[in-house]
Amino acid sequence: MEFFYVQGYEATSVAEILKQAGVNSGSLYYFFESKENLLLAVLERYKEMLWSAVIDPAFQRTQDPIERIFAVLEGYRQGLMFTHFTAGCPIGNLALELREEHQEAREKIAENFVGWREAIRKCLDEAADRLPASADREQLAMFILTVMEGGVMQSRAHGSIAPFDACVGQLRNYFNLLLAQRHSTGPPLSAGPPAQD
Amino acid sequence: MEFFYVQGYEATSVAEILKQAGVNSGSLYYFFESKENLLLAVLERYKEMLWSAVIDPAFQRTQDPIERIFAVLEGYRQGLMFTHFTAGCPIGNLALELREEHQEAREKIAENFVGWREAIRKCLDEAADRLPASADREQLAMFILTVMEGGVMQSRAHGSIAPFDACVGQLRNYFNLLLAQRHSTGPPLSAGPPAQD
DNA sequence: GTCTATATATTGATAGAC
DNA sequence: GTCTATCAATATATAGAC
Repeated sequence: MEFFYVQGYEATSVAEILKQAGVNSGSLYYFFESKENLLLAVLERYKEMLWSAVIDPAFQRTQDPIERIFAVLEGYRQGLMFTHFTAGCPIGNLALELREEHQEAREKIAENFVGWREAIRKCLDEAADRLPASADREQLAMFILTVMEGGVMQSRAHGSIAPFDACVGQLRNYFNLLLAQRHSTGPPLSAGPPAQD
Repeated sequence: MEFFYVQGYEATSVAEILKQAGVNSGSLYYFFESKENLLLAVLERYKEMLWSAVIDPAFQRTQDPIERIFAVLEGYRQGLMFTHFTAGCPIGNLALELREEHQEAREKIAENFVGWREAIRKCLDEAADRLPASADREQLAMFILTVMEGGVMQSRAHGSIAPFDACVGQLRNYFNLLLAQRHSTGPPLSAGPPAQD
């Protein structure tokens, strides 16, 4: 789990895993058919750990549903800071590394994302009466995951927390506008692009 | 370039590259010191190709600076559709695959991101008078890159264009709110989180 | 500049004793 | 269930003829 997170799947050799675990190859292959099979188990474990490791710690820090979303993002910020911008999101890393040839792994990655989004959507649903009636909370949850993953990518690429903070800041601004829009007396805004010149 | 894009760096062997190029290893190593050196050349090439391959085609389709931003995003949408959600952004892929051990590559990746953001920022600067005075256009450009990369990741992970469209739709909504805010007569919105209960 | 041939190390995985 | 020993394939890279 650690190696796949820090080095990636392809860049991690079975030999490294064995050495770190202090076991021999016979033991590993007694439990796992292959390296890819081990990856599937790791991804399954991430699914199981989502609430205990990611969601619950954030939700405990705050009660307000909207602030809980930003508390989850703050968790990823802590991870970036702690690892000096080397870590990020293990699922996002694998999502971009693994392609068609690892079909099962990609399915489990998608399931991880779905779980994350569902947690965020619970928050949005709780705050539904503060959001504009037109807000698509499913899409909004997708957007939040996207901003997190993209922000983490930029912070890792630049070795700085600034990109992540910039992205979360813009997301915060978006939410402030959405929450204000709810109480606005003006007409709803058009959702499409303006007419071309 | 193609292999690193489609398969990733670690998953691509030098032997594959040689076969596809129709040359032998002596030729490759005559020009490039190592596989990593070839990667650096590829990343340099991406920097050179940014405007001709990504920005200019989008800018030609439309004149309005804001719409030009969404035209760039539309280009990535086309890429996703054309490759059946397998491709995405070659820089983003490498950004998450390569870690500390490829320091030079990571610098070139960051340079690629900077170039992309500068193109977007040019658009935002052109549209400065339509945006709120308080809008940080540098951060906004970072946000747009982040949404693109995150949206591409989600669409690849789910094998569907829906996530990308959802993210771009939310970004569009954000812009509509920003553009409307510019003309609003109300007080500026607070940028920070609301007080905790 | 490109070729062939090859070096050396490491890859994921297996067999079979214990 | 864990061990040792080892497989066959592949990895990146090099040497030296042409």
